[in-house]
Amino acid sequence: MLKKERQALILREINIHNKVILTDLSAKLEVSEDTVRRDLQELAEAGKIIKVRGGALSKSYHVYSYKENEIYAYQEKTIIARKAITLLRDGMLVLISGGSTNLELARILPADLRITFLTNSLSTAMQLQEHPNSETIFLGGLLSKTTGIAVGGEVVRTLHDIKPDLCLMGVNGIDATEGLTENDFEVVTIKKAMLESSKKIAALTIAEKLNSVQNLRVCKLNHLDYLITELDPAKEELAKYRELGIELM
Amino acid sequence: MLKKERQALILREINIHNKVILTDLSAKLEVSEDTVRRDLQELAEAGKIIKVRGGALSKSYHVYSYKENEIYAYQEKTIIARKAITLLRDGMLVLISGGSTNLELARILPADLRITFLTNSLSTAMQLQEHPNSETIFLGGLLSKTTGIAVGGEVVRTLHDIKPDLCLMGVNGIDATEGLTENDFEVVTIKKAMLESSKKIAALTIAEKLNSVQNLRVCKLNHLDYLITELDPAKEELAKYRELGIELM
DNA sequence: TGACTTTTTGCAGGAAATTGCCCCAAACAT
DNA sequence: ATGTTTGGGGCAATTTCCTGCAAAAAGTCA
Repeated sequence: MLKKERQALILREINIHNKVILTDLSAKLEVSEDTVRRDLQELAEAGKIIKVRGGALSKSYHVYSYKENEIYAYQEKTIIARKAITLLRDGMLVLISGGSTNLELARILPADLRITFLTNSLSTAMQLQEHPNSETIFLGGLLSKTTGIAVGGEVVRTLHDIKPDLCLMGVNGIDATEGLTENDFEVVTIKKAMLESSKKIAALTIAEKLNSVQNLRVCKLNHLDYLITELDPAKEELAKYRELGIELM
Repeated sequence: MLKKERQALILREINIHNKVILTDLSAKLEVSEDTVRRDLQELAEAGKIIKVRGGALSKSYHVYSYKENEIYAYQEKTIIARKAITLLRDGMLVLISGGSTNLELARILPADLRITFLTNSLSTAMQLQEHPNSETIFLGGLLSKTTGIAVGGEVVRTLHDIKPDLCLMGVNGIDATEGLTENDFEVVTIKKAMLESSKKIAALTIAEKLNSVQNLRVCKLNHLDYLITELDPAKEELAKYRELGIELM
């Protein structure tokens, strides 16, 4: 048994059961407890699991390839996701774009919420599938290799016939005067269509992206209803966004 | 034994088992461990495998949680997938349904093929995204929680406007007199639409499912062009399928 | 063909990684 | 408080890796 292989098995075990017992693993994998202990240590150092006395815990529940240690600013995004969830009500039709913040939201979604989600992101859809009480509709189309989201006219066309209650939109660049900006033309097209069809728009972004500008504009900020960051809404640096009439969270 | 030949064998081994042990290979190929080590090194430098201490792992090993030992009849499905791949040609438009056999096909797809895939299966789409030279179009719709595929009228409608060169269809039940059968009504609807739109149909199934019948019929077998199993096409138990004019592979 | 170059292979010896074991301290349970 | 379980550091045996080297094999060119 190769070391990497063993560690992969441990990770899988943790992702399925949310926890592992050191002695169980030792028996199952037929290696000494010391070896398992060292494996758990390494995995914990890599941020993939949480080491506890006698075993280890999953950092999260999800089943798919989403590796939280690879997600930049994981902590902040969890805070944002939690705030965004307060906007959700049973029975809503919610449009949700791609991006790691929305993926995190899908992951920590309370089990009792009954939402119908619309998404064009493969990984978000995959994560939403894990939710017991929500339905997911995938907006199909040509999949962009770099982003894993469906793009193109078919997505836009479908959005024309739908009126979601809320759109949870990930953000690339956001600036008080330049508005929401992106660097991929296809993504801009999709986001514009999302904006037009949705009754309410919430922009989700880590504070680091505030006052940053990309090449292509999605919209001016007056289209936004909510701006959700990990910061306290009363913070000074958010003042100019409040002045634009956006509700801060 | 030529060097290239040896490396090809190693690659094949890795693609089948997802891992190789250096010492095993040395014994199997009857060359020194150093030679195998150098081979693995070269393959790793070429980005084809991942070298680890004591052996090597398949690249797709830690791409999302594709668990080969959780797939029933994994070996057989790999054989079927390999046969099905021989039907593919650059530039084709190929409709591919869900199921573990098709997932396996997506996983071992040769890197140089340039195919445009159409699929309504989340996991198949996810795996196809890993392929460097193929495009994937996702047929959007309501996602079925149990199967992870998009179902409903929207998928059927989209299929109406598309004429794929080939449909690779996973099979639930197949029987010479009863035809293709399924146990989920939504899936039947989708599969019927797939059959109608495609120029050629290939049914992929492990031999174990031959002569089994489910509650709902998809079609009679005269709609099929190819039947792909892990068995030698000359085998006796396939005779009655050949008599129906299906090309066996 | 024959001399020469390049590639491939196997081997030796030392370095590095992995593993299991031991002992003792820390954490936990009763 | 006392006994039990778990964790950590050190150590040794084993395995794997790396480097350099030389012989064998394959390729090259006159």
